[in-house]
Amino acid sequence: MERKILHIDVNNAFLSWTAINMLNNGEEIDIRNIPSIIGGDESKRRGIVLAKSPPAKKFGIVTGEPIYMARKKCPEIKIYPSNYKLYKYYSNKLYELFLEYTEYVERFSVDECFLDMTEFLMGRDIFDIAKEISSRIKEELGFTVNVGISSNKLLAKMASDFEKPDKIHTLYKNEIEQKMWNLPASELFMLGRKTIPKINKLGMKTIGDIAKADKNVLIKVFGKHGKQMWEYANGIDNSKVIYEYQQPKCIGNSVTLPFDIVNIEKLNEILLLLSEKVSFRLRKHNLIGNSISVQIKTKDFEVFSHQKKIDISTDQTKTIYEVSRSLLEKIHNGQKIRLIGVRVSNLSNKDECQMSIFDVAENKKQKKLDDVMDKIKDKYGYNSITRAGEINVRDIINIRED
DNA sequence: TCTGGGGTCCTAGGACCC
DNA sequence: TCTGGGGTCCTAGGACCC
Repeated sequence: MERKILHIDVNNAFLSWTAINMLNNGEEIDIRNIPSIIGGDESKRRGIVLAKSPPAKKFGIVTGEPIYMARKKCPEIKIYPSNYKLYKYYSNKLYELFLEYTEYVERFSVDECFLDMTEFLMGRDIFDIAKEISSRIKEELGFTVNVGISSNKLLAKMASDFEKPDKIHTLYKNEIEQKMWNLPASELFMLGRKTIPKINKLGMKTIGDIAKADKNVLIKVFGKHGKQMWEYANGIDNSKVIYEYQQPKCIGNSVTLPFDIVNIEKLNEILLLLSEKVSFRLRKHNLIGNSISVQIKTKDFEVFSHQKKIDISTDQTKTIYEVSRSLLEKIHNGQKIRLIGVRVSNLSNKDECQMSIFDVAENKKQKKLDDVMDKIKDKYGYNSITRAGEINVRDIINIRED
C-alpha cells in the first residue's frame, strides 16, 4: 500500500526562532525582514553563519561560510548569537503539534520532522492536512515551514527543499522526472561536495543523469554509496519513519579553541573539561560506553583521531579522562591545536548491562564524586562547579549550558 | 577579521583465529 | 617449502547530514 509521508522543515529555523523571541521581548524590528544572520563568536574563532534571513540570502550569503565573508557580501548585515535552549523550546512545540496528527513522528533534527500519515488520514486529503498544519504553525507558533508530500521519506524530503519559504510541494513517483531529474546532482540528498566532482567526471550533471546511469557502474565506483545514490535519484527509499526514541550511538564534545595551543598540560586540562561534560551526558542518559576516542584539528585543519577500547564500559569522568589523556599523548607531536574533542561510543544501557561482580571496576570514590557533582550541576547549573584542574581553562573555552 | 559542533555510517587495512 | 582463505574485531580516516 502506498504510504503518505510528510517532511516538515522550518524555514531559517535559528533565525526565525530568534526573531520571534526578540519580538516577544519588545523588539520592534522583525529580523527576518532585514539582512541578518545567526552566527558564532568571531573572537573565539567560531565565526560561521548558522542561519540567514531571506534578505541576507539575496546578498549571496550561505550557511556555513565565515562571517567575515558574509560581511564582505553585505556590510550592513546584522549578526545575532545562537541560543540552543530557545531552539529546543520551539522544536518541542512543533513536535507536540505534529503529535496531534499522527503518532508516527520522526525528529530528524531540531527543525525537521517526518510524519507518517498513512493510517491517520481519516478520509481527508493529504494536501489539506499539510495546509492545515502549515497554517496552524504560522498562527500558533509564529514561524513558517516548508512541507514536502510523497509516498516515501526521501521524496518528501526532496519536495520540502523546493521553493521556499512557506510552501507545500508534492513529489510523487510520477512527478520525479518533471520535478527532480532536471535538478543539479548536488541537490540530491547524501550527495556532498566530495562526491560531486567525481560524479561530474563520469559525465553526470543532473539527478536525472544519475537516475539513468548504469547502477552497476555506480556501485563499482562508489560501493554502497553508489547503490544508494542511484536509488535516491530514482525515488526509491523504503526506510521507515522512526518514531520511537533512539538511544544515541555515541556521545561526544569538542571545542574550537580561541587560539592555537601546543602546551600539553593546557590541552590535558581541556580534555578534563570535555571528559567531564561527556561523562555527565552519559550519566544523564543512563549510558555507559567502552570505546573512547580523542580528535584533534591542527591549525592547518588537519584532523587526527585515536581511539581505544576498554575492557569495561564506563560513565566515569576519571576513567574517560585518563584514557583520553593517553590517546592525546599518542597523537600529539607538538602540533598547534585548533580543536580538540572527546567521544565515547559503543554505548549500552547501564541497567541492562549485566556485569559480573568481578567486572565492576567502578571506583566507588569516583562514583560518589560524580554523583555529587551531577547533583550540584542539576541544581545550580552545569558551570556552577568545577574540578580544580579545570578552572584555568574554563576562561579560555566557554562551556555551553544546555 | 578565515573556516562550529552535534551526530551517523562506511571503508580499508592489520591482527588474530581456525 | 616459498606463503590459503574465511571470518571477526579493532583502529584511523573520511563522507555526509543538520
